[in-house]
Amino acid sequence: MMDLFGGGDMTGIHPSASATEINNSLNNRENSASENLFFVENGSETQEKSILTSLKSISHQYYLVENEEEILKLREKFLSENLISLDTETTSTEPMSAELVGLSFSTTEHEAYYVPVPAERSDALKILELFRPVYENPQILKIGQNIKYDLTVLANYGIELKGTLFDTMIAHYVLHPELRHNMDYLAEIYLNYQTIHIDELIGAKGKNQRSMRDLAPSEVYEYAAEDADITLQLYHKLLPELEKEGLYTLFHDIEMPLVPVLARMEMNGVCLDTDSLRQTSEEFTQKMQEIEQEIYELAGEPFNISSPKQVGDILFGKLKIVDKPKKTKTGQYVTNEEVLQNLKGRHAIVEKILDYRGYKKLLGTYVDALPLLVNPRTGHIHTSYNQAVTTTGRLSSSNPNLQNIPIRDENGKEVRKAFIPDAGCEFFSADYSQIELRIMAHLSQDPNMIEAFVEGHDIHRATAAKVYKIPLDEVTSTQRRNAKTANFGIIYGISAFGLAERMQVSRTEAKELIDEYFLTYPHVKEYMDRSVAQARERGYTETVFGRRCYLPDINSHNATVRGYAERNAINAPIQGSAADIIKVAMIRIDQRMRAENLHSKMILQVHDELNFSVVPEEHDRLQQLVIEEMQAAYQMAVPLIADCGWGTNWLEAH
DNA sequence: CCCAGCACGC
DNA sequence: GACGTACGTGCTGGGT
Repeated sequence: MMDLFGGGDMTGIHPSASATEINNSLNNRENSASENLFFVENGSETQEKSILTSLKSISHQYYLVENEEEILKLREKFLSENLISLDTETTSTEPMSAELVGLSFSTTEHEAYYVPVPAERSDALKILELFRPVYENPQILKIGQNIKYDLTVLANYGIELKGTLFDTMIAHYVLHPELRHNMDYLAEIYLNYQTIHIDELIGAKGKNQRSMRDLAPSEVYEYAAEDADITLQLYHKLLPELEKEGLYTLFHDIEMPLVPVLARMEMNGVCLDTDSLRQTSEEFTQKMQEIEQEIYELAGEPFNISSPKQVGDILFGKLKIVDKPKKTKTGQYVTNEEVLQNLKGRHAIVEKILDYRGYKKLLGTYVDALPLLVNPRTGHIHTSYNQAVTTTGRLSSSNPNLQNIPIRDENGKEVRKAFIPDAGCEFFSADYSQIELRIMAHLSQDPNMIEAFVEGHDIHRATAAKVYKIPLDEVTSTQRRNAKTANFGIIYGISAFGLAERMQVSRTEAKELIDEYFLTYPHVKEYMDRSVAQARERGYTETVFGRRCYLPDINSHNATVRGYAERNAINAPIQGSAADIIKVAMIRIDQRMRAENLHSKMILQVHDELNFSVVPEEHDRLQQLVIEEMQAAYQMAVPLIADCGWGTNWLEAH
């Protein structure tokens, strides 16, 4: 039909890549096969499957669409469809600083369109305005590969992507969380197709890599159109597979609705008190330099304290502060926190090295690094939440990682203090209380563990009372600490040795405690055995919402490898169910905040915790809403409790 | 450019 | 005798 578009086609131009796709490979485990052949596991053997097809060998109609008349015709065509695959070409892998270079679309397999977007923003907005009816039509299903990226870029041009979303990256993640999910890989395994590689267009990553903007549309359109086409083709493969595997509900009801929620959190970002961090930086740098000199003095020579190898050589080679130093598998001395803590009394240098490392870590990872990441346009820090990385269903956060901001260490608290609400707002933090143990109680249906939660007892104290057979109010702090360690160990599938190590008690004592633990919570033991047995039969575990975690090593003949898989079989359903539950809560909180027209913002998720920048007038309503939705997200045999706090910064509120 | 060692969070 | 509690991200050094 679309001959009038100039049949822009097969000029043998070399391909390019989209920022979206770079983003995907960053977000996922590293990249695969660019060979001509690929291999599939078949039992223990690998065998050749086939030669990959590519753009050159497959018939296709890809169009470069540049004038308004053609765009309007294209728009009418799209508006008559009930689904569309879309992609954006941009100048950056960071959606919050990316500028649009082009838009691609596909509604029919092997047919796709690329529309260049001018560099001048006002001109770009005119092009986008033409497509607004398509993007914002809620009746048209929007298909994309890592669609949160496109959603965010478009939002920064005033376009709201509406309608049901289908993200092929996340679809594959739900099907096979343990595999990679970048488009090149998916094209190979599902379509037997070799996509155009980005390096062929903009060059290998490094100093001379070009921007998508540096290329003429005629050089870009085939690459860009192919992305939209392949994404559409993947949709047609992945949708039936989700249905067949019984994973469509998890995908459709949880993962897809979460996408725009995460996008909004990322776009709002978090405000950072850079002035206080500048001060902290000066203090810490000063202290670190003093310690550095003292270390050289004690060592009798200068060396690089940031090098574990050199630290080991000084401590164990030169100063010989211990007889038989532990070594790593590479033959280097172990100098980690645990080892050094136990050697504190041997030599004054040890504590100083620990202090030096503390300052160095804080400065390098947080105090000096975070201010550089404040977006000059928004004045906020914008993390990326990754929805297709972990094997359990948790989110991860990167660029920067805001899920590992210090909280315990006294100096580290200065970093957390620097996370502040938006101007005029308050910081609100709500977190699930013992969600993983509650899930353990629910999944195991252990009457004693359920009782402890139903009665509202401190679970570690209650565990200690039962294990040590004493009244609740006679539990000592050591007993409670041991019970806490045991509770944690149970979730992770710990061994007697591991537990002994953690609690600093003999192996026999640890064994006794574990035995007593399982007598206290008999169903917990049964549940753990059942989890492992089920993983062995089916090859995977399941969360409360049916999320799978495949454990092929569960039948390994290697005891170590098998043990690892067995611990995973115990942990994955628990950690994964907690991840499912907070996702549900986030979706409902976001939905209600919008429905009730609140202006506060959800800004951070840290696995069992949600943080908000709250306008003062909404203080009470927001707290009520958040706690209510968190606690109601999933009904269990025990109450689901969320605690919360307020403050002028993250540290205070938590 | 990649890996090892280390350290921060839950 | 080795192994030794889950899941992540990021920094630095040191070898290639």
